[in-house]
Amino acid sequence: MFSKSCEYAIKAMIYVAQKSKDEMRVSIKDIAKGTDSPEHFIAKIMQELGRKRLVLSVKGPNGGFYMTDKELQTSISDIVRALDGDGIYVDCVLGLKTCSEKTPCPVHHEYKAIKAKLIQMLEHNTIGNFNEKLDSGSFFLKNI
Amino acid sequence: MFSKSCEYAIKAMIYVAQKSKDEMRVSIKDIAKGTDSPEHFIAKIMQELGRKRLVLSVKGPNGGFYMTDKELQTSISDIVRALDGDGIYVDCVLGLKTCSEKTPCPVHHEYKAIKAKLIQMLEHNTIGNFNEKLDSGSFFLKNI
DNA sequence: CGAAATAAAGATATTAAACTCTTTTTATTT
DNA sequence: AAATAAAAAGAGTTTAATATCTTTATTTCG
Repeated sequence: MFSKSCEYAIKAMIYVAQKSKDEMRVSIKDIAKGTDSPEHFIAKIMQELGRKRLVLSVKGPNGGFYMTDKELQTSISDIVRALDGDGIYVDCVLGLKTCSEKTPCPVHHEYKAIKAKLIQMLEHNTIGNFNEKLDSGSFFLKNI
Repeated sequence: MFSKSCEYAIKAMIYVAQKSKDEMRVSIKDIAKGTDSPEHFIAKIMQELGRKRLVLSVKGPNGGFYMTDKELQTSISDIVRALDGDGIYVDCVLGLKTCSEKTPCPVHHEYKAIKAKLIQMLEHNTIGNFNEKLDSGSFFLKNI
């Protein structure tokens, strides 16, 4: 469904949200270990997320990545769009270039309903929500 | 969602179904042109579909690919499994290795319902159905 | 200010997917 | 039987995604 970069990004965003409470910052090394991602690769991804303001960062000693309430409102959908573009939002599920409402592919209408639910899910689940869910203990990210 | 190979395969299967009526066979060249796919690449894919008996073929002059009623019952799901494996059926949508019913990721339960509908869609849509739908004129594959 | 810690940026390497080319096998037709 | 048409098989190339390495810029702290 999503690219590896995007999956890493989602995990990293959740991780930073969990760890950056109380103004703490999280280093690349920490993120890489905590999410079991390749360090230099996740560094690139965090850079991109930073550029797009989905996460904040400061350089230098005691620096790292962190979030404020604003960044905690980032949805999974925002992360997906930032890393993978809007393919899953606009492309035909069978890959037909000409598929549209007017010239639908054979599964267009049926998939439309499913896609709508998928998008809804990606949009209303925010990093902040996850924080709460994870704190409650009914959801897990262990050995991410 | 699906690999390029898989998308080509779905298109090709639909194309063969449409063209192989009345015991006619369809050549690789014909499939490639008809589905706007790279000829040598689709050849490989058809080979694989043939090996897995999702389509039939005969070599030699006047040979090509074709389907009987049995192959027309192939579902999109069958094609996806044949080409892309069962990733979309079993993998966590966020890519978490440890996500399961007992240790769900934060969107596990929510995605479960969506995934079920997706799988249902892929399973009940068969190549044969498409044939009928396309004949009826309410669905399209033009400029595939 | 100088040293150290950290992210940012840039460049390179590896791998897997996508795609192409060549040869072989099989069947058909004449 | 020979010629031909087609798929099957094998080998190779290209491209994009993934991953790593190196250098630079920024910030903090002694």
